Amino acid sequence: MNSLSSRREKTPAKASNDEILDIATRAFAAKGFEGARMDEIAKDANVNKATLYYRIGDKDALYEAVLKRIFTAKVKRLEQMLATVDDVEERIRVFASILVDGDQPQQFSAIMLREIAGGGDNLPDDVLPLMGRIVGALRQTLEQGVKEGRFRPVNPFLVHMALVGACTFYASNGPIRRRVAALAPDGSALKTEMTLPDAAQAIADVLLNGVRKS
Amino acid sequence: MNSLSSRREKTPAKASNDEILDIATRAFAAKGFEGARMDEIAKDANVNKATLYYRIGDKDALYEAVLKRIFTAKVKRLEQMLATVDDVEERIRVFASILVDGDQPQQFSAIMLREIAGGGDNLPDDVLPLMGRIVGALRQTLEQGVKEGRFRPVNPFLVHMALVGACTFYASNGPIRRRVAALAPDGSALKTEMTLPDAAQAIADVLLNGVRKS
DNA sequence: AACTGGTTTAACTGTTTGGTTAAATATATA
DNA sequence: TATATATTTAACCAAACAGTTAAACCAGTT
Repeated sequence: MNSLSSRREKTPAKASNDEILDIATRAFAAKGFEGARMDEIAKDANVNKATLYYRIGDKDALYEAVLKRIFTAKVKRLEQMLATVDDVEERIRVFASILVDGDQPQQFSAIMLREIAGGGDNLPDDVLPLMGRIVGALRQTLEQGVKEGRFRPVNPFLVHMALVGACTFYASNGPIRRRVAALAPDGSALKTEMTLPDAAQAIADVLLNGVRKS
Repeated sequence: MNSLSSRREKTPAKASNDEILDIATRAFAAKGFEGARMDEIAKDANVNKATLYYRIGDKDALYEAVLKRIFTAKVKRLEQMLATVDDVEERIRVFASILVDGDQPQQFSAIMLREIAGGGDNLPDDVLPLMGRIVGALRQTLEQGVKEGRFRPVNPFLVHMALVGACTFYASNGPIRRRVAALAPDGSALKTEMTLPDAAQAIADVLLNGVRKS
């Protein structure tokens, strides 16, 4: 709505490297590594394909740049939170909400789900430490809760899988859920549209009930 | 080890249609719809590509056949269980274990995760009712538990997402977990190798604690 | 043995794909 | 302004891909 040329359908002017990564992230999330097309990413970014290669590199390099960026952002938010929120239950709740927030939460979720499904076939080594820090953030919180006598002793990694699995799964399930819902009778829980933050909170609540010492 | 020609690396003799579907399932699970190659599937099945097309059809038809088969099998097992297990808590537990059992549980999980990630882009309409019946199976159990006064009233679909998300996520996370674990210090929970059924039980337990009326 | 209908196959096709090249253009420096 | 350097581009390429074709093959039937 600013200048005339500001925004039509896609990016109108030649995209910056950061905008290229935005567009590539969208493509990889929607279609996966194999399904995403370099030509299409270049076109959407209003950049010649050779420029894309000159600036960023080949498909692997582009994918690596995308993954590093989204995981770094996620880790940063999680660790900032860890430093400011003290209560262990609140930390779990905030952890869940951070998992599904950010610019395009479905994109992070979709990429995560695809990488898990593929056994990390395209996962660059550089993102492994970032994933480790995400796991570590939750583990630390769970251990603290146990030490404070508020959580039952649980396998932290298992809770991690449950929380991350449930949240990312939920974050991306919209389109399929709606198609299934169209076949279901009225009043089905499938037809309830829940916001992502609300769903994350509800999932965190159920899991907290599960780990809380009674 | 039986006859000389029984089994070398892959399928030695020309594969039956059912064996073709086995091989295609493996391919789609490992590489996704876009990543799987018709040439490779035909070769692995020891069948000419034209025969694959003659017998089954194009890539979409093959994918549809694969999805129908694995979802039908899963629904069948779930509904058989529903008819024989009465206790609602036990039903949830068995539900979780059925999610991760069968011939190749990782394959079902991987395909599920990929479809969720892609918004069901390649998901044929015919499998939607099957997914609906999976959701329905758990919903019915949860509602029964509420009616019996044993479960808190919860959004059944949300619990469904948590259970299916956590179990399928866990079922496929092995390769990545091991890579991350290699960077973690000794004694990390990441290094604990848990069998799939055990993990499913643990996840079901945590969720059950979450929905149980105290 | 000759015919018939289903089945398999090697070879092929047209297109899409990731990636490159060499020339053109913009930018900075002297 | 002349020169060097960085960036962009249209055109191109070889490989990979899903899908087809026409001929060969095989099983049964007469």
